[in-house]
Amino acid sequence: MTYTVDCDIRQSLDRISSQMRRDYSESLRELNLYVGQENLLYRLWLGDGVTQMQLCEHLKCEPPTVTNMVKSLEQNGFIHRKRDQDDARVMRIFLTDKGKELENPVEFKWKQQQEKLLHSILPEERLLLRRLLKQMESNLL
Amino acid sequence: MTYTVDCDIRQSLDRISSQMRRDYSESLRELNLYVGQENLLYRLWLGDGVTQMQLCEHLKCEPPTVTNMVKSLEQNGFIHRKRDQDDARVMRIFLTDKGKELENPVEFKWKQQQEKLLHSILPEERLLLRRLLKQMESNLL
DNA sequence: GAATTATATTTAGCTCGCTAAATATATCAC
DNA sequence: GTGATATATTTAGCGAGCTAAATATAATTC
Repeated sequence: MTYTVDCDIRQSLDRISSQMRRDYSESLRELNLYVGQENLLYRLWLGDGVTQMQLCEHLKCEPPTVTNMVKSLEQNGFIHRKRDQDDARVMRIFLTDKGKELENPVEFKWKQQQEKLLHSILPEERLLLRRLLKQMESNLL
Repeated sequence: MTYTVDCDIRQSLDRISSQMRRDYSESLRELNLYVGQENLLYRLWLGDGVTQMQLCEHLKCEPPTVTNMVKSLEQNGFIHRKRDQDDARVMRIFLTDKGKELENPVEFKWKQQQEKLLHSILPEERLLLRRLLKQMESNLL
């Protein structure tokens, strides 16, 4: 039985993604963060006070996942939650000073990992790669 | 604060990979398989009787992960385990008839998902994409 | 305004990967 | 051959995502 060449693309993506997760996980532990939490914080660095539903939307994950991330980040003192005054169903999420301080170190680690990932890939290839990935993303919707 | 363009590439990869997992998971449930198990079976379709360490190597995962996958696949009757005659430490993994029968349906689902993922991406772009992904894979090692 | 429906979040429990430590067997040094 | 070391697998327990069901509040309908 022969598997098509294209099959490699799916498996390659899988391997890259899990290897990145492993690397990144180790690196973020130094900042007392778990993988994924930095993406939630990133949304808050753009502007905090957002609801959990907005975080779901941004992170493209399910509400229970956000609940758990928020709980963990709150326990570690990076964020705090406040019930909305007008609608008691929604929680609004705010950065603490400790959370704000993570912005630069996280950005540094991001750049570090990107550089590792894209090492020896030329700028024009990176552009093309971005386009193809965007295309694949929209194919999956 | 501005994040570099390249950052999109990492995040894009992440989103694609997790979206694929979600799609694929649903699709494999119809065959009574969990995501990841099909990769183990694929190795066995190439030739069974391999050890768990060889599966680790092939799947690029840790021994406990293989233990769990093997346990689950055995409980569902897709494989069976046999202790090696010469070295009592190693377990050799064999396909059952039920496991062999999955080869074609899984290949079908693979092709289906690849086609969805790569839809509207031209053959020459696919080739380039493969090359770039391989490059990124080796960058991470 | 009471009952239904809709929305935001949480809880419970699952898969699947991981690490650290345990176990069981082989191999090597002497 | 006994003790130390190496290898293959398993166990225990954690993180991070998921779904299904529960809860709590708002909005709508009559």
